[in-house]
Amino acid sequence: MDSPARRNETYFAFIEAANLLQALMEEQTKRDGGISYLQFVLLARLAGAPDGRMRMTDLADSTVHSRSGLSYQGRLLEDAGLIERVPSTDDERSVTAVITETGHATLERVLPGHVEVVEQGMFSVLDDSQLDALSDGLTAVRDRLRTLVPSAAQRRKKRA
Amino acid sequence: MDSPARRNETYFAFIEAANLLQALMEEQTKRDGGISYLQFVLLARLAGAPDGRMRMTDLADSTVHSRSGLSYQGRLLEDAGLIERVPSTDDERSVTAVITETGHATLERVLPGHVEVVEQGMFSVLDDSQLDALSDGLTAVRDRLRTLVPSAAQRRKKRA
DNA sequence: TATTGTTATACTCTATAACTATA
DNA sequence: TATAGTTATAGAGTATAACAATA
Repeated sequence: MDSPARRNETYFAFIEAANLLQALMEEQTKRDGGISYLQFVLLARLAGAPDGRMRMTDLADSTVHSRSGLSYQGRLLEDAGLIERVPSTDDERSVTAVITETGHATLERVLPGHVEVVEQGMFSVLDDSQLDALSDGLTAVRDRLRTLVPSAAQRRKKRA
Repeated sequence: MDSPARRNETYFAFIEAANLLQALMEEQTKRDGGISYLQFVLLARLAGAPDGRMRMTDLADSTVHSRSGLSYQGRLLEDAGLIERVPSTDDERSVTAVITETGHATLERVLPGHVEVVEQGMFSVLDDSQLDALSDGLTAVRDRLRTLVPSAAQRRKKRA
């Protein structure tokens, strides 16, 4: 196959695979934990941070969200008892999000099924060399895209 | 790197790359044509179909949407003059969407920049062998995911 | 009876701007 | 002055169910 057609096909496969995976994830996190995929990601990030806590802004920058969008999600997660928002000790302007016991429990209820979906949906059809190749390619593309899309923090700066 | 860590890294790279690419696409289609990425995809599908026409249901099934969601998008596109919706001749229950001259013009205004974004964001960092490997891997994953996610038509059947 | 499509409705999510408070 | 966060508000998108019309 010549290169332009190959690129076109690869692009479409990428977009469709991403949409399908997203749909699977939404279904799974909703079913196993009653939370959206985004909320699962936020919980997972908090759980992975030291002491299960992170500043709201850092949490926003690590996803693609505006701060108002994160405030909204933060309120939902807090109302559900999955996180708490407490004033930061070092900078009183800041709010620190902390994952609760309930949050940990929910995460642990969702995680096994999540791993299973990724395994079944992505990796079960790839052998080791394909996995390596896919990993290399996706990492290179992601790094490139990072240089093209400003982070939430950069977007704020730019507007100011 | 051992395999579980490799998989985890690959999964995250995939999700992040997809999110970043989506953000770039939304920005580009909005800027060049005043339409959302989904609307661009719908227009492109219509333009690629024989006579630039397709049944609403088939259009819905080729994306991930419910029919009500497509009705909504169809109305937006029709209000913008980019498509027309006409009764189907062979089956009077059906509605056929047809891309208009304005729709073609909009598509042609968006397409070059779109190709450019894909080229710059994805392919400029891959050599030929990486492209082949990425294509193979993504195609395999997409095909696998297709078997796991029911189409819009299947979802309708299941509920009935 | 089943299928196609639309619409009413309600819900989720997002972004902008205005605001408060602290650095 | 700049930064952190919230909130009001408005807009875009989605899904379900009820509906009308045709197969």
